[in-house]
Amino acid sequence: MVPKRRDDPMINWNDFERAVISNLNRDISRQSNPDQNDAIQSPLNHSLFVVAGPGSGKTTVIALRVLKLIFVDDIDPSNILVTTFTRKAAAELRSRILGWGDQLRRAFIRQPSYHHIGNQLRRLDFNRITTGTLDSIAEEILRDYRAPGTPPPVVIEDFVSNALMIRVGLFSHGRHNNQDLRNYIANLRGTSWGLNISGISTTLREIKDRFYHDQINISQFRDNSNHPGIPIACDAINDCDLELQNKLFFDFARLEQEFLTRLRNGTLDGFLQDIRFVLVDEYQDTNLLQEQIYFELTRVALRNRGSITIVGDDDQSLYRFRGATVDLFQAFLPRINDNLGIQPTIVYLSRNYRSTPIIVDFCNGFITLDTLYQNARVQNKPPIIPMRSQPYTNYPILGMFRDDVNLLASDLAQFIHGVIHGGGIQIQDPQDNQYTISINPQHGTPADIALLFSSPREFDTQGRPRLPWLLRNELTQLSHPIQVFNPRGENLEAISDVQVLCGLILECIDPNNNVQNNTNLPQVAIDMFDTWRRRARTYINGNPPPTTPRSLRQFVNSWQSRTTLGRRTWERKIPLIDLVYKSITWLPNMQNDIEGLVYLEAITRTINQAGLFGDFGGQIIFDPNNLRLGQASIREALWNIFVPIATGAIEIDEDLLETLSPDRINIMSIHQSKGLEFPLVVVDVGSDFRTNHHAHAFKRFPRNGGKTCNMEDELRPYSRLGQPQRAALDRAFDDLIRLYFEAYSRTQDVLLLVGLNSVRDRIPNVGTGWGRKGNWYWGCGLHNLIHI
DNA sequence: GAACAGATGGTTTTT
DNA sequence: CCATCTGTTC
Repeated sequence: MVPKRRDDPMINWNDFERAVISNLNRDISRQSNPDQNDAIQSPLNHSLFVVAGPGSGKTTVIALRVLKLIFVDDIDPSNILVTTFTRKAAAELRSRILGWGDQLRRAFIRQPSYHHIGNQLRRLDFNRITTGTLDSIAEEILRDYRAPGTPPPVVIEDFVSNALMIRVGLFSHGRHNNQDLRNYIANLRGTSWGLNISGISTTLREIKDRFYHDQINISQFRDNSNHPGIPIACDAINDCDLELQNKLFFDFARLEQEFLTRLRNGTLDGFLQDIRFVLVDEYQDTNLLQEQIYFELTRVALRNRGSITIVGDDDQSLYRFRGATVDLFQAFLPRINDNLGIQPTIVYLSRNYRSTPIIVDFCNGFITLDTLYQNARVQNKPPIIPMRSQPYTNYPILGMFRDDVNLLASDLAQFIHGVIHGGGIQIQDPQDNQYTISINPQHGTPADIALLFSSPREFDTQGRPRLPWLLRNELTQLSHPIQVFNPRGENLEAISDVQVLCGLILECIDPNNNVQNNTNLPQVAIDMFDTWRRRARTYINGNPPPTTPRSLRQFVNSWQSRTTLGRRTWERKIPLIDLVYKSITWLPNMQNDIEGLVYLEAITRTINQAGLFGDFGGQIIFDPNNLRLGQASIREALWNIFVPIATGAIEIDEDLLETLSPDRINIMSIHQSKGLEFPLVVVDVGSDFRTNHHAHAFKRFPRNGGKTCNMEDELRPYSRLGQPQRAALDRAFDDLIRLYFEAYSRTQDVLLLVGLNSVRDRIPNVGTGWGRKGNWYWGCGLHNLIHI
């Protein structure tokens, strides 16, 4: 056996390429796929700037470049760091790297020419590749590399940081009543309608996040302020931040800031010495803070003789509201050259392996419709080229428009039913070509269908049902019911089991609403509490099993009177979490049903998080000599746990739900569909737009930049980024074009646009081919679609 | 085409 | 609660 020299290839590139083609079924050969081949094969110390259109296989490129570094360049997996934007994409990327890595390893072990490195191959540990979202990686690194004796960082949920802003930033200095602050916040939001304390807090936290994301010079902003509300806003934010610092709490923005600070001050060198390759997916949604983090990581990678690879598509930048600055992607080459003195190679991936030629045409057409959008794009960007290799039918683009949303829901349900169970839907185009749309009889499932909405909420703010709810309703009433999967559509507080459980707990800890009635709670929360309690009392009256050794009624009575059923006296302190776990004895769904467990997890998580910042740590006190103490502990539980649940501030962990529903139709926001693809995609382009009303113009044909752009214009002068190049209104239009482009390009085979007839005939909507100047390229009646 | 009465619908997206 | 849209009337 010949000892291997460092930097010798472990696996020959040609063998690697051949193994990928034959074992992974991905043709990355130079002649059939030159762009991907370039990006994957490029030498290890070459940095890459990959501009990748939809469906061009960017995840494939990242995964295979990582594996090429390991197999061909003999790089240790622990030297590689890969990030993407969403948790879902991160999980997918990781599993693909691990899966493919293992397949390739086995292929090479079988080859006689590599027998001599068999043990080396077997020892490869792909798990040591660092993958995740930037936030999850930051959290992990800050936990693992903290100074001795310091506690790990506590990452708080949204509702906790909101509660802290309200308490520390607003109430404690009476700022919630300050008229200057209110005016300033109302100006930013563009309306003073419905501006309550919680709304002020939400906007303040958005400003706070922007301080971090855009790396704002806060004192300059404060000193130059041209509005008396600005210093007050800055003080509220500062107080809130100090509180977070004192308690070692981190929200996402502070987590990233802390990570950057420590990358720079040398306290993470233990982690950095291993970093040699940085790969970033979805770079178009990066903000300045994240860019600085990536540049710091790259600085180290270059020192370790490695490189950076970034992948993205400016046409798919959707997160301006979260600080994403697409200019950072578009100006990546000059920016990284200024910062680190390197010149990455630019690679365009424009071959689309996902969609039919008609879909690709449609997307190309859509993204080039609006002339004023073209100078917001990466210059000289090639159009997407259809290259789908699996067999397909070239279906026309469909439209379904109806007079009202109820009819739309029922006709859409009929359509879906026909596609799944009814033997297919017949379509005819103007050339009299016949098509049948039907689910793949061998391995098709309802999960092949996705319904994309700007919001998946099932009810509007007035509680009226929206298309997602109406459709769910219609689909489950069919002769052959079809299940939908819409974890973000329904709020936790409205779910039946949650209502009963919360009601039981309220009845136990606070019988006869004693504390509730003597506490100044928001009316919406009180109404919800009363609903829950009613549900719980009905449930108790039903005398659910088990009835031995004690019934639910006996259990609740014992809590209400704070007397034990045995001889012992009532405990002085009982963690609320114990009460929850005892209560679910009578709620079988919360023990066995996976969905029930997900809801239970959301409730216990809320209790745990609330315990972080209250005085009673999530415990209910009973002190016969000091009844006020007990009342205070109940009041705290009402405020910190049940108000957030009742007002919809708690999110369920949908990752947990995902695994259980492979056979349901997906209802999701366009944002959630990022990076995914489906054979049949239904995009809602206007089930909410009956009139040309100003209140929802921002969702279809904006009249001003809106809150996000106001905030950008307000703060960017105090950032190194400077004032945005494009006007606020143009940015709002750009973003809508990107949103619908993203939605349409998820499609593999069939795309159906749905909405109200008003949208087909007159309501301006970027999604239905209106230019920002008011010209309607697609034209009244949307005759570019086949209407069904 | 002005003037008015009555209707309309409320910012969405998430690590 | 109220700015803006829509339809009706002169």
